[in-house]
Amino acid sequence: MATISDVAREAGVSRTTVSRYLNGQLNDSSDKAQRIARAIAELRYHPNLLARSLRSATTRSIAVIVPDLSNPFYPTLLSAIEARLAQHGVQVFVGQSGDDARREPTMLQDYYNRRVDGMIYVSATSEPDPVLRQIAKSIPVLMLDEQVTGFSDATIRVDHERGVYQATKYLLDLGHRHVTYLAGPRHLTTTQLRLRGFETALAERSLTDATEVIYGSYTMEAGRLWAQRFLENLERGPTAVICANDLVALGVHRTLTENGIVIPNFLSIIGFDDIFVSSLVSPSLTTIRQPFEQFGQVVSERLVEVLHGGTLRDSPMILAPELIVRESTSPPRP
Amino acid sequence: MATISDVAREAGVSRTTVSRYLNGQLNDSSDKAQRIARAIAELRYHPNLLARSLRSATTRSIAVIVPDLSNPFYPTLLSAIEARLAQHGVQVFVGQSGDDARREPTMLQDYYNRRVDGMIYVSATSEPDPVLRQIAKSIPVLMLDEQVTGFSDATIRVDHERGVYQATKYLLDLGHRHVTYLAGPRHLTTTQLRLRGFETALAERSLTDATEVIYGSYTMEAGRLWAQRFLENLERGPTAVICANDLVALGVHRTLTENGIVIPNFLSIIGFDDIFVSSLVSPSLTTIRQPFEQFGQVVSERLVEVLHGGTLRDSPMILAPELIVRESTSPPRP
DNA sequence: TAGTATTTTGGAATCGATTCCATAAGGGGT
DNA sequence: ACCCCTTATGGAATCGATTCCAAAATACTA
Repeated sequence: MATISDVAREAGVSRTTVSRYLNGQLNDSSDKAQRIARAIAELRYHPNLLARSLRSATTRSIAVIVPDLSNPFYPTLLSAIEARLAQHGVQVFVGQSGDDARREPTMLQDYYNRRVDGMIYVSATSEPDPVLRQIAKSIPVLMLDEQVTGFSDATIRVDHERGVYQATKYLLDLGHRHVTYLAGPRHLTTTQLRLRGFETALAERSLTDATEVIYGSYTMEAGRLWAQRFLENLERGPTAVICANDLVALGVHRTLTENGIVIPNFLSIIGFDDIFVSSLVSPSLTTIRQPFEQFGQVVSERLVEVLHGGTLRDSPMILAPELIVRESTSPPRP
Repeated sequence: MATISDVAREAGVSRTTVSRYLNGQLNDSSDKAQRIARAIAELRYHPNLLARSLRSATTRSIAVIVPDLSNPFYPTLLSAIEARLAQHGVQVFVGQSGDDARREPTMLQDYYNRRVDGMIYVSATSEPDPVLRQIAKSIPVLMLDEQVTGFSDATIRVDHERGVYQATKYLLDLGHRHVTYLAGPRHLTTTQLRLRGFETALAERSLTDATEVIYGSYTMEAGRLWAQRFLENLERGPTAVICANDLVALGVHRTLTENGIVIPNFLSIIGFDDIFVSSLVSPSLTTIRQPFEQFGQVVSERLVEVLHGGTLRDSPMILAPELIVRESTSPPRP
């Protein structure tokens, strides 16, 4: 493997000059530049990025930490982020915490030890960890979606509250009076924000009685479980359900369909995220869309900005959700 | 940021000794080990992995290159790979080529310049590139799914031919005689292998007449396009279609459903991959499953084996596909 | 044309670890 | 008590680039 010294020798200049050439600090038309270019081509030289990074203290790499890539929400996000950052020559480590908050500090530390220039972090908890706190002092750590206490400034998220508010209002306008909210894990800020949207919409119409909130997880299984119970006591059940996310909604959707319950006539369902699947099931899912593309774009731009020497603005960024009305919602059964 | 020298000074030993301690070459119960441990904790020392890697010529990182993360097939694969490798302390770069074969050599080179210990590469082409050839000489490059000419030994893939053979046979056994095969891009080996399975099954029954093969891409759009044409001449069309992958099948599925065609009564559909969505659409999709988990496991294990000093065995690995019969297939319309 | 300012250039130091090699210390055997 | 063998330890070299700084070359000004 040719090194910069080999190139320097071959071109009859010093390492320093070659380094300058590589970093565009050398007049390209100069005689030396020509010789260096020829030497590089001849020796098939490619710089060792480890060496470069060690000295220059910048790696042009970042880490993306998500709970679980098998939830389609995250690959969609990851795809948008990777595509954007690649345009800026930034490469991406990806890691899954397995939704286990205890593993996250170790992961953060490991990537930091590789000297990534920044991180994009979807936490499985809202509890801030000392490791995170420490790392965030020296590199930008953007948090997506879930807001970690004390880091709201670095958070980029959708307006969870508004999204659920809109969805709830939409159901109420259709005439629903008995609505269940299938929330995510109780301790997450996403859960709490979304819940607030639900409650606000109900409060506006003084309708807090015939509704209920059930905590669960962001999985299909959670939806299935609830649907099982719903089936046991059909007539007394709600006429609509708003789910923590699309996966939960799909769990409900599938279980009810398997049991011959007609959606939306008997039960209206609304999800959150608008993952790929949601438009494909039948009836297709009414849901609150998270603007993935915009996420990827905003996140990458803010990160690139910082990498180019800018500072992280100290304001949270809150994107607008959009209620996508499809086939899984209708006026309530009589 | 504390360095190894700081630890050495604090513990009153040399850098070398600290390094040995870090690499488990020091008696843990020794007096010095105790002092070093204390110094590390006190200074909150974490090794700079760039420096370590530069010297030791191993990074404990690999790159995964896929065409496109928005095709659910790849995140599923990536998830399995990342999870397994994380257990071995190996971290993962991920990159998308955007299905553009011209970008791949650059990507390969970029990751190589970071001195990844290996790569997992799903090529968008079967044409081998000189860059790939060069890199594969010094680090293991495992190819998944698509087989690059000259690299069959490093390929891990499902038995494409057998999968489609089984699916075709299944349709013929149901009584279908007019079957269309919606193939992927013509130049890919996956396409050709799968096609061979189709043709073998037909040939066995001397049924090559009333069937046809159409080349396209691995996208929903390709399925949609074909379905449009199918709709224009319903009665003359085939009674069953085997699709290049699930996305294509879903494109067909959706378009026909939107137009009131009943699946499977009027047209049977079979996909390939068994992505998450396929079990959720209605009617659910009969498909040829790729064993994702096994992929992740096998790939990671082979890679880890090499990283631990083993050599890449020189035999391709071919996994067994499984025909998952669901609701999108039935005997043909009369 | 001399003198100063600016740009080019390269030698040496540096980033932070591991590895090489020589030396010191400990352990057994006679 | 002596010698040999093994183990423990640290100083110096090394990985391959960038960056610092001083010297050389060039350009500019009066």
